Amino acid sequence: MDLNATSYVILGMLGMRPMCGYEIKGLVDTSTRFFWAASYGQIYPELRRLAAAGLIDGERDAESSRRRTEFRLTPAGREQLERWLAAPAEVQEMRDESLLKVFFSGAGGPGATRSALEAKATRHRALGARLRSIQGSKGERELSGATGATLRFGIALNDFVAEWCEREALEHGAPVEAEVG
Amino acid sequence: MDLNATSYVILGMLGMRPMCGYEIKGLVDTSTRFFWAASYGQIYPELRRLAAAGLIDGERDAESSRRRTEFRLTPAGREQLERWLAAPAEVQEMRDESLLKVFFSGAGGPGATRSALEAKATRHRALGARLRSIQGSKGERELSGATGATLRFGIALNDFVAEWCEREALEHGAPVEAEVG
DNA sequence: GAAGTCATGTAAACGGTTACATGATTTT
DNA sequence: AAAATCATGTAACCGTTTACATGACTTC
Repeated sequence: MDLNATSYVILGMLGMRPMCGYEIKGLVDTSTRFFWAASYGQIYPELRRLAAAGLIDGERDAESSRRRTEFRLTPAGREQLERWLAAPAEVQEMRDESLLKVFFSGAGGPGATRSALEAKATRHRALGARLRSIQGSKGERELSGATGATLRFGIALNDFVAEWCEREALEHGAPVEAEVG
Repeated sequence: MDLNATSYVILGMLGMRPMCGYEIKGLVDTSTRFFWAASYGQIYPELRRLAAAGLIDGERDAESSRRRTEFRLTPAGREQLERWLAAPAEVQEMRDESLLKVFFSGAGGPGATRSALEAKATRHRALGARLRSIQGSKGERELSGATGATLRFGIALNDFVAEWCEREALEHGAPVEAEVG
């Protein structure tokens, strides 16, 4: 069975603690989702595949009043996860429409480049704020170690990009009124 | 006809100057490809769609000794491009496997987090070098204006990420020998 | 004349999102 | 009683990549 990076998101989450699919989705949405998203349409089928391959093991949670299947890593699954961690990363992709607009802004009217840079700065300010709010909602334990470092990275990165765009915007003429106000 | 961001990559490139599909691909590969890639499998069919919609106009290049179709923006196409530029960006996605490994590195042995951070730093150093070499290969005209700013942005961003990872790595214990090399 | 580049194109596969469906439980 | 949340799942669709096919022209 061949695993892709999304499979490892699931293995990685289950490496932290046993969880059901719904919990995985929730955790992804407040953590990896900013650099590796995952939808239900991927998670549930993938949980089955991983279970069929013996990398995870799911059982009906008797504790819960709800019908839920809690999955946990098998030793084989943990081994796979560790091997993936040690191997070099392959995928590195971006789809950044706001940067695309900066790139092509020469085709716009005067001030288009500046407007595009300011718009991009605004986006990253907002994303930074969102990450800070996530940071505020997490406990001390979650903010320590590697996962906490990743969150701090996201915040630092968005701050950097916002500042870069703001600085650069200053060197690209006055914005057109309609695009500013 | 509904256009997606990739359609605008093509419109945007043709907004700079008339080109054939092969040239668009070449330009993409040394510019937007780092934040918006495009393959032949998209470009050629999309050129037909855009031509059918009257946004671009292609004609057999008689100048060239080769069989090539040079496309140019129509007034309608330029208008579409300008409207897209003025509208807020929508897509902002990332698939960063190296950061995923940092995030899950707690599941690895001691030093795994540091190794993951160092590996990520190395990647971004390499990417920065590649962008600098692209910068060196471009003419002065291409490096001025918005497209040049985008390239400088890429370089600054990769430098920032590499430095952040290197700094952070120092705070995550000694790396395991086998993982360092 | 071989290798490399220019140039156009397509089919199959893949990864992923969206939207929908269902229903139980919990909170207001 | 209504609304929100928990929980699982699937089918259709979409954008994109990969791999392949073809052939002319150019450079070594």
